[in-house]
Amino acid sequence: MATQRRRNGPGNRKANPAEDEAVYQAILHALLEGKLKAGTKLAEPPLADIFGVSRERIRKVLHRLGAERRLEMIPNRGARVPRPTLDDVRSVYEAHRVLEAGVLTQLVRLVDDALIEKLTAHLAEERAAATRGDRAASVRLSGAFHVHLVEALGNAELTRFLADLLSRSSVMVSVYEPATDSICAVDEHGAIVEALRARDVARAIAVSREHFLHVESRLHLDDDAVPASEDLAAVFTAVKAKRRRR
Amino acid sequence: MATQRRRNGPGNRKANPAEDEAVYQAILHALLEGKLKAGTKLAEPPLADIFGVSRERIRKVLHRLGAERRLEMIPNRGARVPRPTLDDVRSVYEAHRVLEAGVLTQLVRLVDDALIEKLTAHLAEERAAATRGDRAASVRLSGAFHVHLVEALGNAELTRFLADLLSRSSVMVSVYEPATDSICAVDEHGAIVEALRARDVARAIAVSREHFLHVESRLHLDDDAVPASEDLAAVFTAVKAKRRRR
DNA sequence: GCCGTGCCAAATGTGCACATTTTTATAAAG
DNA sequence: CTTTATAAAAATGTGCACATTTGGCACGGC
Repeated sequence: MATQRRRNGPGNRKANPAEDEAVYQAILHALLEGKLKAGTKLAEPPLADIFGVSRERIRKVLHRLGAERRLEMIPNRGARVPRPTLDDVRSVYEAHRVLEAGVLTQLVRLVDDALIEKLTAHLAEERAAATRGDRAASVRLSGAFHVHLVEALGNAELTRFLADLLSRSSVMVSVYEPATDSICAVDEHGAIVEALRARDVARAIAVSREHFLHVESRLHLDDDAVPASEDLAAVFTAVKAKRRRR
Repeated sequence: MATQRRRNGPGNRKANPAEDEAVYQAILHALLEGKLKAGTKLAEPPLADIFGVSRERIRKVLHRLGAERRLEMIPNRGARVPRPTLDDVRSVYEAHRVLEAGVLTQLVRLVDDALIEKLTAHLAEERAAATRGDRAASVRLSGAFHVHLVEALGNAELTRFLADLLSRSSVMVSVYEPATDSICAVDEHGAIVEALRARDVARAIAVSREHFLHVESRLHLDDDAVPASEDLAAVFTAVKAKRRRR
């Protein structure tokens, strides 16, 4: 049977912003979940076929993702999943490290029992995931810890910047495998909370810094691999199915 | 005489990425220079007429600026220059303050004579501009100081984030007038350099923090004003002329 | 006098038909 | 067999013709 899906018949000019959003979210999630490997070419015609929408719609979404620097757009040559260099990855981790130093500096000024309690609860979750060996949850919760820290400041700009950094590093997981076992990270996170409770800025920053350097040191290049996803249809049907299941 | 410029005749299908970039830069510069006031509607047909390009080209640029959050895009209602709330402005300044705390923390680790010398030279420039009463130069150099600080780290992600924050706050100048006289800022900048030279993290951060709180406290709402630029053609011909003059 | 209703002009959104460019396949030459 | 040149095929870029939606304005009723 043909892999072709329902396609909009000619003359379908109805405005449908939800459809844009659906395609955007689908591709974005595929990127964030690492389904789309670095270097993969995202051509317009096959994507239009897969999602059953016009090529212009795909085109618009691709360019939007390009403007957000989530895809690499090359004139006349289309969109590709970016293949970050090792320096790029270090740059993202370093940025996160520097940002968190600032966050912690500000956070010790307004830390209260409620925040400590919330963070402690999160640590329990992390430990639970680690002890039951749920690696996917561990990675997710490990990132969420830092999100909680910055969200405690209640600053939309900072929160967005961190989300941006995390989304970028998640793409990099497919190329540079970071910290396969993040069990140790739980203790380091705990040490940060402990320093916060004691209002000890210097220690909080020092622990955080060590934490990131620890993660960075585990980065390694598995160069030859770079598989560059082949079957786009399979990738996106999986993503769409997962999203529909919720 | 008609205000209409040369318009692309029918059948002009030549690929011209430079034209996209020219329109993008023109609108971006108009935004950054504060020529486009908050709340101004940017409709596609008049812009196409002004720049002498097709409406699709304008459309693409507008959506790109929207994806970068420099313009506010409302479905079916076009693009507007965003009208930030006072909280938005505070959020940007606070983000800058938190970021700089992190930058300074990292910077004391790798500060050397060359850096101190460079910053000192910059301070001299700032003072010169202040003493000769060049307000435009003072504002520009005042922002440049913080750019120099973050650039000293050599991290592309952090540099980009700061540039983003500064570009956003420059738009806000048209609504919330910050620090009409930034002369005092020079001394505060000098104090930061002094703390850096002494490798005193705590003092550097404290001075930086006071500096930002100082600027923030001067923000005030001149609500009724909001003129919302009327004559788009005049705005952009001025921008284009200035850019051509260089 | 003021608010709701229905038209009309203007602006935005979208598919489509090409032009242009890139990539791939094929063939010929060294 | 490798390399280069050429042509065909595929993919991207762009203007255009509409459809749809929004905003303004006059008209009429309360």
